[in-house]
Amino acid sequence: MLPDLSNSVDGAKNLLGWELVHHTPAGDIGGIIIETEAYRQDDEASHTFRGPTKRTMPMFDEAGTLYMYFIYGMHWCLNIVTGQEGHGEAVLLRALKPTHGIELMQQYRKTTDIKRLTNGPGSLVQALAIPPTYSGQKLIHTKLELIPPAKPIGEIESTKRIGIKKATDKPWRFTIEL
DNA sequence: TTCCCGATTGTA
DNA sequence: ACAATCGGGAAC
Repeated sequence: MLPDLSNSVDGAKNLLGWELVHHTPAGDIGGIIIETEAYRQDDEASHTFRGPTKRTMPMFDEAGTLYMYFIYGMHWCLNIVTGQEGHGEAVLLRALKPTHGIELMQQYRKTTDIKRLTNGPGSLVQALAIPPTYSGQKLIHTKLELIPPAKPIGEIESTKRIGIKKATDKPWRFTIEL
């Protein structure tokens, strides 16, 4: 089961409250999605703004595909592709609230501080041990699983996106309190 | 082929 | 507040 991923802005909101779980040989690791950002093709801040490249090809694939990219020479970030095939758009997962496999996260993140396990896009990828080889694959074909919210989520806050220099006026960062 | 910089994080 | 660190993309 997947949330509505018909476009990136709605998808970014709809993904909040869903639980992302990675089923690994060492155990299940996961958490509830509490922060996302939307990127569209007609958006200067998006990797797809100037058309497809070898790296960004997965973003043009169908909704439910995964897109991972390497940033600042050391971090991997995970996106869930949205929209029709041929449209380059996706949702960046920025933070989770840990629910499963906290001991494994502490090991992979090399910290016991719960607040710092999955508090950024690079951190959550490291905590869940999500391999870059997932990029380009369909989420349902990987060991990742999305579980619908158990109870209704609270109010969604909409703010400016983090760490970008272009299209900074777009309020496409979405967060919830749990 | 070269150069520049980024959808960040950890440490001081 | 700031250094660490390197692949991709655009330009030459």
